[in-house]
Amino acid sequence: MNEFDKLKEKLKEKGFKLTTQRRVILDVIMENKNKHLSSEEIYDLVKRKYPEIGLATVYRTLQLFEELGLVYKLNFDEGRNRYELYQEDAHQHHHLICLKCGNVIEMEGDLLEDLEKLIEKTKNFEIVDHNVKFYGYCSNCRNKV
Amino acid sequence: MNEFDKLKEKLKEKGFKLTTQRRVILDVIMENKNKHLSSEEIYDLVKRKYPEIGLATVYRTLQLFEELGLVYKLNFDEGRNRYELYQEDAHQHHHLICLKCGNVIEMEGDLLEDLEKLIEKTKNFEIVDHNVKFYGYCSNCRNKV
DNA sequence: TGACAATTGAAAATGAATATCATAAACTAT
DNA sequence: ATAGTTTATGATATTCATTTTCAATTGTCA
Ligand SMILES: [Zn+2]
Ligand SMILES: [Zn+2]
Ligand SMILES: [Zn+2]
Ligand SMILES: [Zn+2]
Repeated sequence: MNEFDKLKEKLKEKGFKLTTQRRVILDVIMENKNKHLSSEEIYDLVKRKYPEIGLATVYRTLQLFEELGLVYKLNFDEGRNRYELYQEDAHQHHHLICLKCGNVIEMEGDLLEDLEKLIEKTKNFEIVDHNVKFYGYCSNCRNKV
Repeated sequence: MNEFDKLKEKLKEKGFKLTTQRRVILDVIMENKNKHLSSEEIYDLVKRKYPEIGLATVYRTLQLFEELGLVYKLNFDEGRNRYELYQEDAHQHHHLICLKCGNVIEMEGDLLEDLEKLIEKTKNFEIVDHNVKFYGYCSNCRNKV
């Protein structure tokens, strides 16, 4: 099943409608799988394909997509949200944020199983998700003086 | 060395001044070591001791304290920042956020050494800090129907 | 003490995100 | 396809945390 069928199905399931705007927004997010686009950036890209769209619609749709589990909301401490496509296979990755150039690098793999098990046990806390960011200096910036 | 000496020293080091406002703000943060206060909450508490203080001063000071490494900025996805005292010994803790009641529980211990080593090696990324949040259901909420 | 730079408080400004509301578009059952 | 119902949209106004501005104040140090 492709992303659009997933969208259609999830919308129907909850009584939401499949609109052109929602289709185009998903389209843009899918075309930028490896990026971490902000709401404004998505708005700008969507406007190229659908110039009549309003900014509020983009915000509303991203929020809806997050609730539907289609996208993942990211926060890199910039005072704005970013989004990436939720991919079952590739979702388990962490973000490495360079303090010098600001680049965001992905570290694939989850590697938190042991820690999560320990937390569930010692805190009796049922973990359903996590958010992990590492701050430091990327290979590029390390090599410069 | 206590926190105030640390403040004094770090300020002097960078040519900043030791003001009453800064002293009172640090005071409030120290009196709430285990809490995760927002800027507004800190403002309200500070006003009790120093009613003339302005909100902007609190914001400016918290930003300064973060730069000086005296406090740690936290983000629990509420659209506002929170702060906690930076404690050398106790800083290595993660936050468990309950999706039902919103409570934030601390999980002491770092337990990311292996993962960080792996990242430094495979990505040639020098890690200086990290930010880890776990979302789920706290023991209280698990036991309710 | 006096000079000078840093700091402050009040108010205005910013900017991301949300709410409002009249119009438009999608779905449903005929 | 059509009418009827409901959700969605776009433009705009609004909210709210945070930042900026700027004149007046305060801390530091010789
Ligand atoms: Zn870099
Ligand atoms: Zn990513
Ligand atoms: Zn709870
Ligand atoms: Zn904490």
